[in-house]
Amino acid sequence: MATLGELERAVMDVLWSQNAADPEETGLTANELRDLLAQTTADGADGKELAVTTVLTVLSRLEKKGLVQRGRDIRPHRYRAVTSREEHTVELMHEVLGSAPDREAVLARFIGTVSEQEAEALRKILSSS
Amino acid sequence: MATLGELERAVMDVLWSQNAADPEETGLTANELRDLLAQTTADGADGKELAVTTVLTVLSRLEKKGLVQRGRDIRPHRYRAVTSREEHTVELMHEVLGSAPDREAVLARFIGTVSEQEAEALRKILSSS
DNA sequence: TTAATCTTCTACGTACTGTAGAACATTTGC
DNA sequence: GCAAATGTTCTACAGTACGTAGAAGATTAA
Repeated sequence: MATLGELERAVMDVLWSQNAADPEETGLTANELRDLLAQTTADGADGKELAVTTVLTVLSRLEKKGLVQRGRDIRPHRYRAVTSREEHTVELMHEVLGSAPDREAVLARFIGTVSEQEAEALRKILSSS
Repeated sequence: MATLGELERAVMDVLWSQNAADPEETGLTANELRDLLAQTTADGADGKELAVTTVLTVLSRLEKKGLVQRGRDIRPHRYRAVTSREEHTVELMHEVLGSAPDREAVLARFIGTVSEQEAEALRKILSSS
């Protein structure tokens, strides 16, 4: 499975948030990303700045994995997520689901474990399709 | 995420099948497992036998991950899966789902991507709960 | 009590991830 | 047009996970 490392995930989270905030956005530069990452440090308070090269390496790897697209024509390059976080999550869920022989059995159990509120939302969606 | 390697996954698949076939089963020994693995080699035809120690190492790791339980009192030890494949898959799906901030948005999209047959099954399940 | 069987310890190669310096390329200010 | 600033690519290394299994230690059976 295309599982992400901690930093890779953090980078994707920033890019996804950016995309959600402004879908027309061209993307972020490595430097902008580094600064945003410093503010968003997961584990609490501090904002340790990574080296830009670190961010760039991670971005390259994410690009290779098909999760990030980079604008090569302009300089500095701008990076953005290829899909939305939701799309990506759905893909992963399908990947997981597909790894079981009996998909329907899994789905049945899965439904049994979501909150009533979510179940209600699902009913609504399903009845309108 | 608790992602499994190829061999680890193959071992779990054997254990899960075993459990599904006979839930009362005490489990398999490392040797039995090795033989079953040889028959079930994923990539096609051949059945290369692994060293038993290899299987044991993998089993230990799976035990540490909480996926496998071993009977230590009897000898040879017998190993079995802690949860069913379906349960495990559901857990993974939740893990994936939980990684997104807007769960409902993901669920909505997810529903949009399952087959009509599965959607129908879901409707049925949801209406009876 | 030795031989057979089983388990644990230790180890190594490969791959992935976090991390970043060094070297190379491009843009910009003068 | 060129030097300084800024940006990108290459290379590298440490840590961890996994596949793989030998060597050594423990237990059972003959």
